[in-house]
Amino acid sequence: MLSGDIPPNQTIYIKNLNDKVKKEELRRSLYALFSQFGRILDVVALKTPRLRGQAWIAFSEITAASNAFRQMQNFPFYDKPMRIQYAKEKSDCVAKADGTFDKKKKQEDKGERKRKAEDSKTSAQSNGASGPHQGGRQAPAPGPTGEDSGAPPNNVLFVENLPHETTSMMLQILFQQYPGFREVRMIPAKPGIAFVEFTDDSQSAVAMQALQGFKITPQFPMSITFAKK
DNA sequence: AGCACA
Repeated sequence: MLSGDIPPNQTIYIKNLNDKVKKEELRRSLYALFSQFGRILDVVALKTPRLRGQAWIAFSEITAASNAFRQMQNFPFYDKPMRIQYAKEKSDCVAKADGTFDKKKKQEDKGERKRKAEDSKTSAQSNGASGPHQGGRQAPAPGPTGEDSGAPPNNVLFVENLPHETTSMMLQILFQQYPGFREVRMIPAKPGIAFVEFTDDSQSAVAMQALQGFKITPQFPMSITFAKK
């Protein structure tokens, strides 16, 4: 492979990330974008001088990691193409799952690192106990007819039940994966909702279908309908 | 460019 000789790993390493994005937003956006490939065990992103602009995403399956590796290579993310490789080491979260986690060894490694000031900002996330879980697309319960409620097709989608910290960039990253994407509009005075415009109604319908119930955070499955005219 | 998880 052209990947630089790093063997496949269930964790991918991403570099060339836009380091102006705040850590929490970055983690959420990565989570949102990558959970389409499989279950994500953890997203690690630090803002220390050595580690800014990089992130690790640990999947529960290697196949998920390799699909993500191939499909998202050079994906434009906050205006910069992502550079994806496999991680060199096994993530702690998978070692813990393995039972191969060796705390001692970690301590030694730490000791050898330069005693430099590490960032003391919020390193934990506001989600659950240990990293994001169960996000991504959940099978939307289809209605009895398999159709969505009420509103007639429209090239504009109405998205609700979003976590308040959702940004239009996060939604753009999600929706621009689908053909015909035009723009996201949010209203600052009305957090939790957004309008997403596509070129035509069939394209908006595809995106709606694909992202219905998508969770940017575990507590908030997004609900998508056609916007009223 | 840069491979961590405290």
